[in-house]
Amino acid sequence: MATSLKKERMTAQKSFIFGYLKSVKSHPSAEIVYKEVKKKLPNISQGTVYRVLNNFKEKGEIQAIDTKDNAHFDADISDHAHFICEECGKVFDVIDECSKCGILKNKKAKVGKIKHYKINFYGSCKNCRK
Amino acid sequence: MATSLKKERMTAQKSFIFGYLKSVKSHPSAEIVYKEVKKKLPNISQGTVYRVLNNFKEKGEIQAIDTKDNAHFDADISDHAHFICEECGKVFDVIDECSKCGILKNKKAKVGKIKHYKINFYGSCKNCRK
DNA sequence: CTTGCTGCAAAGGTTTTGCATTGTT
DNA sequence: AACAATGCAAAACCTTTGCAGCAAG
Repeated sequence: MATSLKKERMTAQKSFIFGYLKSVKSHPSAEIVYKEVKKKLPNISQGTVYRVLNNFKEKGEIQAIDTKDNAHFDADISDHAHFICEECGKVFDVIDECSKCGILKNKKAKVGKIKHYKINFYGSCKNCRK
Repeated sequence: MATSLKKERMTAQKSFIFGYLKSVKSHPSAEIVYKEVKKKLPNISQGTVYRVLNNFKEKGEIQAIDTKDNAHFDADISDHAHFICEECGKVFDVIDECSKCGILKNKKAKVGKIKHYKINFYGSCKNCRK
């Protein structure tokens, strides 16, 4: 197993992206992250935003919520579930009461090794139902 | 509310697509559905496959599992969860023990009206871990 | 005959990537 | 000085869509 041995470097791009994600609870898409971080770092590129988000995700420091349209990112990796509005695509936090009962955390699967799980609820958000 | 009043028509495309999905437990992507159905209906187009899959999904007769890479489709809409291999992208069925406890089914959200929910487990499938 | 559905092909949107350059360590 | 990370732009990918012709009811 050739685990990557390369040393990571700290850059302004990484720290602004992570800082922005930590500061919001809106589960922004990569495009939103790009637009927001660009306000502070006008030269940042979309490619960098995608690369950095994927790296943080691989390290488990942020999580992605995959929707029909695109991926949304969340720097909160504590136990909680998400509500995805099928009309506007927005993502909201909801309490994951199911983690309390421990069933999901201790789940074993015959098909492979479970690393983590996600619970998504779908419907129409308050704003979309007028 | 202008609910659609148009009469749906039955076509070979729809019935082959639905029949194929019902016959497999492999959670194929739209591309796979296209390739498989094309064996029986050589003139079918990708656009039709995507349209038909989306229509079945909207009617709730099939469900989509959204992954990082693409959507996978499942004609089994009974209570069960999925395991998504983060290496090869394949989707497998797993038992959703959590539905038994009723917590998720009766979940209410302040952020909107819940219509349904999905539980996804992530990790490496047996085949990818050699 | 009406009009929903399809095939085709083009377009749309998101995400990835190659490469020269920049900037951390 | 090494080489990881970035910016830029093109490309890759998945999915949607406009439109003319086809076909189910």
